[in-house]
Amino acid sequence: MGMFVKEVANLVGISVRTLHHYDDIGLLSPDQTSEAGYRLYSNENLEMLQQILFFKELGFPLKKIKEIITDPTFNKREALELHREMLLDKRKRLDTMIATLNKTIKHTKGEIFMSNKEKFEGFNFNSNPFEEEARKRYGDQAIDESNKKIGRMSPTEQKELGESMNNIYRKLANLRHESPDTKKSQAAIEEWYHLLNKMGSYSLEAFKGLGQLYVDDERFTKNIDQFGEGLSIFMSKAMAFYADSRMKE
Amino acid sequence: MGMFVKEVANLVGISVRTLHHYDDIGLLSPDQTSEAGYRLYSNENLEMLQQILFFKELGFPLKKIKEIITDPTFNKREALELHREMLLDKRKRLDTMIATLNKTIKHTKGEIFMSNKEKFEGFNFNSNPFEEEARKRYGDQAIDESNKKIGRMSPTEQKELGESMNNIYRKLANLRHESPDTKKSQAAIEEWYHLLNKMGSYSLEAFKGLGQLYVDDERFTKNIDQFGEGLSIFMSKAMAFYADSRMKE
DNA sequence: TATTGACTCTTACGTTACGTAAGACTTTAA
DNA sequence: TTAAAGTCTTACGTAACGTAAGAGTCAATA
Repeated sequence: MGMFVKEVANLVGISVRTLHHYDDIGLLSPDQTSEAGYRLYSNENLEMLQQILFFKELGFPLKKIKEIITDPTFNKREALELHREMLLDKRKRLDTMIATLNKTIKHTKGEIFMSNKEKFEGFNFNSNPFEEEARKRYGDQAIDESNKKIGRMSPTEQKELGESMNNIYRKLANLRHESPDTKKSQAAIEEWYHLLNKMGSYSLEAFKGLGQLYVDDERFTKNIDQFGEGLSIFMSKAMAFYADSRMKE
Repeated sequence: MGMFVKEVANLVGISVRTLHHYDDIGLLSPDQTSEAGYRLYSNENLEMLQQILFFKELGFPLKKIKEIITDPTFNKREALELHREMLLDKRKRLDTMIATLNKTIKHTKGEIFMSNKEKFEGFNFNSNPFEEEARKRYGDQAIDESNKKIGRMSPTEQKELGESMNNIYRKLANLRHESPDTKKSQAAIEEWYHLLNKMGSYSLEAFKGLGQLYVDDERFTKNIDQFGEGLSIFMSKAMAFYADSRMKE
């Protein structure tokens, strides 16, 4: 009982060397070995391998995978549910890419116009595929995620949008002594949300995290409070309220 | 006019280093450089970059990408069409993986049984993602594709199916003096087709290619003709007829 | 029973596609 | 004019294997 390396390799479509490698780094070592020292993979080994391959498909580095699956709190079922979410996300990105491709084909035919930004929709998934969803459950906090997004805006984009941003900042500054959950405040913060989504895609969660950053990270605090003292705190609250109320829908 | 490295990097979601690298290996060198030697990317450069990223998404190594796009016969539009096909294929695989995942979740709950083979459906895309579709247009012929599939059957699988295979071989050997397109012959060859699809997925095209191999490659010819002289030729014809008639449907 | 062919093992260097860091120059905003 | 941010080249580091060599195992065959 137990399968030899090549059988496993054939079954799952990977190389023998890969299995050796996984053994070498302690990611997946077979339960048993034969008399002659041949690796014998059990059914449990195979199921673990399946999990590993799911993680890999989603872009996790092997080191991280090892950390995750050897963590005593690792829950197999939970991981599978996460895999599903992430795979669905990946499919969305793929669909976006296909849409981009179709547009591009039309574009080469001269039928439509395409902005440079549009040409790369679907690729531009926020940096690492895994870093995105993974933080939610494994490691770190989701906060510096939004931090990064800000850092990735290009100078030209920043210029293009700088004006609009200033306008909204001023509008919010004028409201900052009201409560953050009035209709006016929420309408203004919604503008802010839409503006941000023009340059990167912000989930409501990320939006809320960003708001948190406004009070946690003084680089933001300083910047924002130039438009009026206490604006950062006000925005942070308004953003949280906006995100929470919309997430209930 | 022209974008700096970081602008491009931000736009498409890759690193500056990556762009440097592509320049180093001659995959994508900017049209212009500034006085100070800064790289300046034109719109055409961006479009080429888009193509490169499509190829990359599909698993092509950079070296191969370079070959392809510097080939004088390279046709941009044709490439885009190919990209679309391949992306659709990729989505299919992803869907298969998601289905596998759903099954696995049920399996962990004990609701259903799952064979080892089922556990890896979607991963087991036939070896290289790119080698598959790519051969159709770029390089080589599709023939040795089926060759590989045969080579990848594991010993145990071969044993399991060896008996059934022999039965079909014998059945076909008895028919080999009839015409390959009679109902009997076609029914037998259909059994053969279904049997093969138990162990790997054969498109009708690949099936036909395999049949061709039976007469082209003497390793096959010898083996098959053990069951009766001329069987390989007979099977080859029958397989071609079967594939052609079913492809018209 | 000897041999052959297909697997297996370990060891180890090679490769791809960048990451990361260092040191120096440029450009822009303050 | 000085700081901050961006850019350059050079170069070593890294992840995830690929590939090759030399040697032992195992089953089937001559």
